[in-house]
Amino acid sequence: MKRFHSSDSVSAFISSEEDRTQKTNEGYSSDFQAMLNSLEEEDYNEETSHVSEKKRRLTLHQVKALEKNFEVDNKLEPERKLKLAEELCLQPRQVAIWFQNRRARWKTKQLERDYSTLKVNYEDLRLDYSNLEQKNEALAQKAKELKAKLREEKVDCRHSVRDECRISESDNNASVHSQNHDFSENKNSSAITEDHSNVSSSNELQNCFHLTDSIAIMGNRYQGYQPHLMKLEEQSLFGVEESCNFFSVDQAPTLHCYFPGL
DNA sequence: TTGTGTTTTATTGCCTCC
DNA sequence: GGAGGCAATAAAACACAA
Repeated sequence: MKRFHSSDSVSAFISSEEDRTQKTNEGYSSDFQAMLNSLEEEDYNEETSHVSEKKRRLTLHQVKALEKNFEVDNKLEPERKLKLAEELCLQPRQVAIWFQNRRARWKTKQLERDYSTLKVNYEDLRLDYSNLEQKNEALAQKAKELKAKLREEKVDCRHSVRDECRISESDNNASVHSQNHDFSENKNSSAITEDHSNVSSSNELQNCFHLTDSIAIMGNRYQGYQPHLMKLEEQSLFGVEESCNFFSVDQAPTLHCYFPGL
């Protein structure tokens, strides 16, 4: 038996059959007769039972009223359901089903909205993280350079001390008082030089640590890093090697050197 | 006009609550 | 145990490109 899915196709079929019978003066085709039978059957069923009632779209007015009620509250109490059904000339069950389907649609949309929000947040965080990684790499490079510079300066200082000692030994004829005086002066000057180089390098390191501390504060949301655990005063405990490792990109920063129990 | 994808209305089965 | 909610699904209605 042929099925008719919409009223449009039914009416189109009826008019074509009417045309055909008028032109040919013949009786209805078997298809058309089947359709009439099925429509009669449907009418009979509608009268006898509401279950097989044909699916009908709600009018614009009905939908608007239902939407308005849904905005007020998306759950439907029995009294409101009966009232709405009466107002809109619908079965209470239809109103309940409409609310149920509307809640499902709302939930789907909400999930889509949540997904979009999360996606945007994720992209922002990824960008932040990438920037921090770049800064971290730059700082690690700077720390390495400072470490190399510090080593060079230490080696220079040792050489200059040895040279001064040789000069003092070759000057044996000079008076003991004078020898002692010169030696102490040389010693002091080399010590001052070494101290000075240390001060300048440690100042740079200090600035470096200060910068990285700020970045660590920004970055702690990624790694749960607690900047308050690391005071600036304590940074002098770092060896140069340790400071380089601390900012290494490949190696995650740890606080084991301070808190072995961690 | 027709095929196809989307939306809307309705059903079914399961679960929870009172 | 009945009422109501929800997820999954069916099926009708609709939109639209070819």
